[in-house]
Amino acid sequence: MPPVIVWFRRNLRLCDNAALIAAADSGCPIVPVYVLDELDCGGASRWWLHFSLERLDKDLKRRHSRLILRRGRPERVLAEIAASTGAAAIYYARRYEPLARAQESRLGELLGDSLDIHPYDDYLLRGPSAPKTQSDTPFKVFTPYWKASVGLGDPPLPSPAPSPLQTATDGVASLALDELALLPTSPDWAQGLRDTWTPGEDGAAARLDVACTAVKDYADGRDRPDRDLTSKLSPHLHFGELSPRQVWHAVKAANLAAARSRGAEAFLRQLYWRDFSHYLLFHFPDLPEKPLREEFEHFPWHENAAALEAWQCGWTGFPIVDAGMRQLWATGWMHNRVRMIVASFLVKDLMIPWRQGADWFLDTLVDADLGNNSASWQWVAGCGTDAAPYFRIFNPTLQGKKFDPNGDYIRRWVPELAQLPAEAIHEPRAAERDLLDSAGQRLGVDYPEPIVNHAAARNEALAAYQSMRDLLKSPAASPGSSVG
DNA sequence: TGAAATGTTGGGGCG
DNA sequence: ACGCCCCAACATTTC
Repeated sequence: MPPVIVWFRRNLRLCDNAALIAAADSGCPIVPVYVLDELDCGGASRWWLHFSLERLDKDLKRRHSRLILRRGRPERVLAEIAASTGAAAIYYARRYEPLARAQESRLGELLGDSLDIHPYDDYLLRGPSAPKTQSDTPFKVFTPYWKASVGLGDPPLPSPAPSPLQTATDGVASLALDELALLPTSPDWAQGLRDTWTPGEDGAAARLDVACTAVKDYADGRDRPDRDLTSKLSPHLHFGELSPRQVWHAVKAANLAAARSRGAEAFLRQLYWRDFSHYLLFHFPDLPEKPLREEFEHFPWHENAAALEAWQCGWTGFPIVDAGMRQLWATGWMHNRVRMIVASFLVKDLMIPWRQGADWFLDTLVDADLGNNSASWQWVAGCGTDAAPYFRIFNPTLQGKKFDPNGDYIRRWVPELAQLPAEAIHEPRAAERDLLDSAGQRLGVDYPEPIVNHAAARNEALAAYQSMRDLLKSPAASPGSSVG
């Protein structure tokens, strides 16, 4: 019986894996393959990918198989493996990034005549096609999208890993994991990542258990970076070490077992934000590059390399911003509330183009994800279809006081401010000099002065927004609006 | 899934 | 007792 190829992509798991299960159900022996391509994979993501692949390979070895690792253009690599193994079919899970979709269509062109190709929508609660509005157009606003999605009922229950797993990997060439060169070497900046995360299907399952116990406090606590109530499932979901269906049903079950709370609903709504982001990316492939609101093509952004670097390094003089950016650098992750604060600061206080922030996030986040990242940055920048209005400008000091009231999150990530009391820590410059002295703190030396005056920056951003709108109204500038 | 400016109200001090 | 003012607290509007 000829083997079939299971092309692993963003579904690095054995449980509830539609492509793997269908391949096993075919009755043919399986060749499990991962092909490293260079699609939108930043440094932190590559670190994660290394260990996720290692884990998947171990799990396959426990089932007397292994993961075939290759590198190159997937359609060519898969064609070569199909030829050398005599495979009759390829099973894989779709991705929704433009370049990944192009990859899939090239695969179809190259092999569609000689092999059976079985793609699965397995990355989201729903496929990216449904739901649609009554006029059969994609939703552009989250809430009606969410209501229509919830109206479709619960997603399917997860399925267990195929057992036994019949595979055929003898004699199939594979690279060693180290040959993929996914880990940082000089310097090795990954210590904080190693301390924080356990990539792989087992780690994902453990994290899901923890998240379920925290769900009851999620509605009220998820905005508090000083607490640990968010699930931290994002990188596991990104690499498909568990499916959103597994998360959905585990959270629902936990909510039934405990006293019912608003927490589960708030949590599951967030899971649908993930679906919505990929749905938007699928229907609007320009999402990573272009503002969905065209008028923002004319926004007067400021190029400012020094300010961008201060932001990246966590050296802006706004404690909550610096804490977030340092948490990101150290651990490859940042609390969601703080992501909104630092993003608002970059886009509105510094008026730096949102794509420069998006690029930094893609390189430094372990959960870097083109759909989520693009949709979220456009949301913050005010140029998405369902975005926060541009004039909704966060005051980083007030946000800090509101969501990190005791300053514990700041103390954790900005140690030079750790001695300051809660009243002073969000605004070190306003602290009395003797308070700073007794904390061993020299403003402008140990910790920077604020790189902008927030009140002035806010007014400048509002004026820039107004100028963009005026430009659109004036006849001289309007020809662009009639283009395509 | 804001913040600041502006408007309104009502209690209390005071002449 | 009464009106006036102050201002905190809350509500509304605007950016």
